[in-house]
Amino acid sequence: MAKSGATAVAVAPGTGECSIQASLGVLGDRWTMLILREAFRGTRRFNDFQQHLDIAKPVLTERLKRLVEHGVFTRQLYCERPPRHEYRLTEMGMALSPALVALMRWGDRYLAGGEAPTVLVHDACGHPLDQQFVCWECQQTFTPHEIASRPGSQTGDAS
Amino acid sequence: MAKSGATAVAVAPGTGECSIQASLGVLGDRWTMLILREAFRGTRRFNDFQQHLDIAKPVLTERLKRLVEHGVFTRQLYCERPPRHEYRLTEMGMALSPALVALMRWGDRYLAGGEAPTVLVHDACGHPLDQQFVCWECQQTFTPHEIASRPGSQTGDAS
DNA sequence: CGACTTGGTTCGAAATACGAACTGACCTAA
DNA sequence: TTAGGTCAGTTCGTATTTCGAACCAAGTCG
Repeated sequence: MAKSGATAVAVAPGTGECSIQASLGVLGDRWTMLILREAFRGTRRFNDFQQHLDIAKPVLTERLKRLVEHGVFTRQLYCERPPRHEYRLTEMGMALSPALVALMRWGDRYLAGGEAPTVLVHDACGHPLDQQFVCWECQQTFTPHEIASRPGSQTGDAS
Repeated sequence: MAKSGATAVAVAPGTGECSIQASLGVLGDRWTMLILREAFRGTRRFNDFQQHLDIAKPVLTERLKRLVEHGVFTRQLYCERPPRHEYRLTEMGMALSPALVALMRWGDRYLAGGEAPTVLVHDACGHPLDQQFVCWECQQTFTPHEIASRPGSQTGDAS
């Protein structure tokens, strides 16, 4: 299929598990990604998550616990006298930013009619950023259409 | 917050809707992203989706319909005599590839222990690709830590 | 002491997702 | 021509999630 209609992007067919599936096992319910977005926005405390998201408390409790177990958040005591905890993104959690950014940009473009409610900028210069695929060998960026996939054990040149 | 602990990534706080939320309104249930992944893999037919994903048919029916309504897929007749339809990604659907790729890479790194079940490569040269934030002004790539956000109507330099 | 805040847990009710079985249009082979 | 098979669903009853409201407990403030 290659560079023509190349839709090959994701996963080894029946060979085995897929990392997208694995990721969605952790993040794939109605609330988790929104909790993550809140966290990227700076929210750390239970109550703030609960109020900003308008999420039911039992659901929030369970999601946070699960994310802590998976290593996306840490639950840290930040105040001893009245014991207070806060949920902070770990490096693993921070590493989700490309995914969140991609979703946000897609929403901007296709669901908000190009009107971005929030613009992400390169902190150093203040100019809007872009998200690209880059090939370090070729020293260039390229589009989704120029992606091929190479599964560990078969061609994956599906269809 | 700037380039230090910069977690500012996502959205205008209480100002209004958020594109991540909007995106998740379309993609945010347990199956939709997996359907998308299948589509990127080349799957187009109802039965193939159903069998590859092992998804309940009523759920698949509903998801596909919803995705067609939102413009992510088109439902095209590809065979007249036995009337057969296929679901193809639109440009809007194809534009989700950065999000899927980001999820996949995150899963590779943190859930599969660095063992990527599928490797994405630059089709032109066959070398593994990377996904980066790029600033066209500075002509350089940078990390999530160097992102700031600029909401339409307030600073958004949260936390 | 009593009200208030934070960070939860418990509970039953409601919404949603689910799988199994069915439908119906069409093809194919005997 | 009739039995069997495929494809693309729909119907239906059950299982799981999710929800909201109330409760709990530790600590703090007045």
